[in-house]
Amino acid sequence: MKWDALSAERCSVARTVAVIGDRWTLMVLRDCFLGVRRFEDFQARLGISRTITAERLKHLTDEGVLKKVAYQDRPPRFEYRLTDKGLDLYPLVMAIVNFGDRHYAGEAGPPLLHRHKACGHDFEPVMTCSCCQEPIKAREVETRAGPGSSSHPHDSTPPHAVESAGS
Amino acid sequence: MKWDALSAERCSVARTVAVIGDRWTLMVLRDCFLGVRRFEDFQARLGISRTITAERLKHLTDEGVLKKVAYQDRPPRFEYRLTDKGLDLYPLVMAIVNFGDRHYAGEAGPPLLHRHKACGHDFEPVMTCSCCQEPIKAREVETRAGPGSSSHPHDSTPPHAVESAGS
DNA sequence: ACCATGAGTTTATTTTCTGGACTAACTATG
DNA sequence: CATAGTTAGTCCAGAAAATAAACTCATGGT
Repeated sequence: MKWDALSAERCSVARTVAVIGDRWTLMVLRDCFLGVRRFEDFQARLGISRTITAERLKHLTDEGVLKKVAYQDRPPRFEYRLTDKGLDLYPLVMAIVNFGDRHYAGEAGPPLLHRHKACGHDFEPVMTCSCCQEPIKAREVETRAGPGSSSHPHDSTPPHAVESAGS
Repeated sequence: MKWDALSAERCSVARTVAVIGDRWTLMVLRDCFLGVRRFEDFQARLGISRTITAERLKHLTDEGVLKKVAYQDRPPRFEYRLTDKGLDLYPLVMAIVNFGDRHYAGEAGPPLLHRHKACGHDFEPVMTCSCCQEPIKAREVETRAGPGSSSHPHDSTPPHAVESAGS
């Protein structure tokens, strides 16, 4: 299967992964949320070849996650900024950060702390239910086919349930 | 830069991305949370070559995200199950699903619905503050160096703030 | 004139992925 | 007993994609 075959699937994971499912794209997004905006800065911080930096920025721009904004005219120079769609990736990026903090932080603790301005405290992101506001655990969720499910009669029927790991 | 150079970085994103930052790994995880457990099932659902299916499952197992559990002895057969560490990826997977549902669902709506057993309703995941329980927006967060920050005096200083997209 | 900066392209090499065949250890069927 | 089927892989050669390093282009400074 190819890259773009993914975006043709009905699955929301597949479609999202077709956009952000790549090491460098995810690293670029991390930097975006840290305030990095210019090509040379991404380039320097990522430590990868310019080709890839350029390609990933272009891809994210084409997908409407980033937009180019001119910050000078002569010579024309642009910076990359998150669009509203891009800002919607914040929970995803924070979920990645949080997993890393939990499982890969050294004894010293996490490399970055996040302060919630509204309440003034450092926090961890907690995924909660939009309906009852309680934290959600994987086994408390039942998944079933939704309205956008059918159309082609092949693949992607959810096999049965989640119930995983009896450790 | 190479795959494994990433896991050597101090950044939590980099370390997590070194484990899950790959299209197929993410698709494998999606299936895990949908209850898929056997090699042949992953293989059939993903539609990729067996080599890669095998390699990704092995990688996730090595990383402690999945574990092999025997479900019969003669011949010995195993299934792949999420470990506790693997279950910690649920918010990440749901964040991906949610982004896809928001931005790539057709007019019909999302392909899958998720019901929170505790409250009995379909929900969307909402990222909230572990401290004040309020939903978190990217611009309401201030990031600064944490305890696990220093050690090598190069890269990864958070540039300044988040404040992105003035749309 | 010469060097520096910012934002990329071009080219050649390296790595990864595919598709198919093959192995292995059994079980079921005729 | 011979043959076919199931499950979980491995091996290999060619095709496709990712990557590093060098180069381009426009302009500004001295």
